[in-house]
Amino acid sequence: MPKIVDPQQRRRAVADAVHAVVAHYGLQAATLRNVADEAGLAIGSVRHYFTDHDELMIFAVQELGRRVGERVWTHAERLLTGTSDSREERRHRTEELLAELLPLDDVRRDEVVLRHAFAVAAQTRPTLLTHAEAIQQTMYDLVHRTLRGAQAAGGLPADLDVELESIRLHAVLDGLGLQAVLFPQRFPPDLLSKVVRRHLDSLTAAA
Amino acid sequence: MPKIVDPQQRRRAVADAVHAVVAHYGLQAATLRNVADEAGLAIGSVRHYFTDHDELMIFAVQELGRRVGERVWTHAERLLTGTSDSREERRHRTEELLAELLPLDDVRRDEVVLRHAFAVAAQTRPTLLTHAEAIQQTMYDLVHRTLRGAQAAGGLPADLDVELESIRLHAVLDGLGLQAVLFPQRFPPDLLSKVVRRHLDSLTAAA
DNA sequence: AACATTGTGGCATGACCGTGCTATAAAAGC
DNA sequence: GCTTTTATAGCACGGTCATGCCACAATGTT
Repeated sequence: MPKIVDPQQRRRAVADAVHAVVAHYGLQAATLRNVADEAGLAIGSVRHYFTDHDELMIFAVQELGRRVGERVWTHAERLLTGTSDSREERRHRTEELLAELLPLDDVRRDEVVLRHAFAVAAQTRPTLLTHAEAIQQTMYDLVHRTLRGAQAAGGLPADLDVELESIRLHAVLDGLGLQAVLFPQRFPPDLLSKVVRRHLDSLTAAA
Repeated sequence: MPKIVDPQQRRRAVADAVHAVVAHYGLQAATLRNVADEAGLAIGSVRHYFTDHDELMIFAVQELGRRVGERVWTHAERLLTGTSDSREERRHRTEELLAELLPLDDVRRDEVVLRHAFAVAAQTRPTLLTHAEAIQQTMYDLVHRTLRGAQAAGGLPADLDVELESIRLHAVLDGLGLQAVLFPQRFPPDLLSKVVRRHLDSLTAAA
């Protein structure tokens, strides 16, 4: 039954399958056969929407970036536009926003796993590098805008080097995520939140 | 010409080849053929020292951990045993010690790449998990002992939660390393050092 | 000198991979 | 109704992989 299919939707469904396979079995398992099985399609069907395996991988990375960005920016807008909130309210929303980048539930855990899998792969695969870079840029931008907004709202010292602090906070979130997906039992969600709160505290205190 | 070979040395030489291949071309390129070529041996020779591919990979991870640990602990002893140094001297040595975990030159860059490559692989390969965990533990221990020592020497506030701060600093170093190997041009060595100095400053200041 | 051990090299096999190519069927356009 | 397009499905090929198995050479042992 062809022709009742939205090609874009199909491509995204296949990207879903790629994400599932990579998150569960690793990037090396993201073969056309495994992806097709995961998507409930035949190899030929998958190949109808992607010219070759490389394009499939690139699209999967782009799609990952799109989803992370989408979810994160909707959260971000709520924080960055609301200007008449109390300090406690802002602080709480800031924590929630940054928590979007941590593996605090299954959805975010898979995203962290995928981010790191693609980031490592991009180191030796030029075709992926640009798109992996875009995801990191999205993360940095989120952190940067968050800190910039907090500074503008008076929640952070005026002489704080926001660019440097954004790099540092981004590193904390990324490094924490990597540890947490490797050793979930040693880094439970509340510990991750605690580390982030501690970091934010140190920012508000120091100059 | 057999029998004039030290098996342990040979195994380490092969592990060297694995490291070189993984650092340059990624983990998926660490096939017996590529590794044998890199080591200047025939496949059969490599197989004489490793029963199968899995054992080769496990040994390569162990060897990576051994080397990182070795280099790092020799640095660490110099810092942790010297007790009669000035505060500036201690601070400088602390920065140097933590810098061992950052990709500040080619040797350390390769180590960071390898750490992340194996860490990501371990997420979906149970046989590697234990050994990847050991490397992370080594890193954490180093950071922990460093902070503990600094606290004992009066360089850090006495009420500082050293365990929590070790996790946070470890995350900074790990996340920073990942960014730096992905985008070397955007994270030059002096920027990495600057971030670490900033982090240490914030530790000495805040309670 | 005879034998066992260790190191080196390679052949053959079965599995899996991406991909070129073809076949068939359902929908769309005429 | 006929052709064209789109979707699905699969076969077959060449390539690469780890690995089982064997051949052979150099050393050590007796």
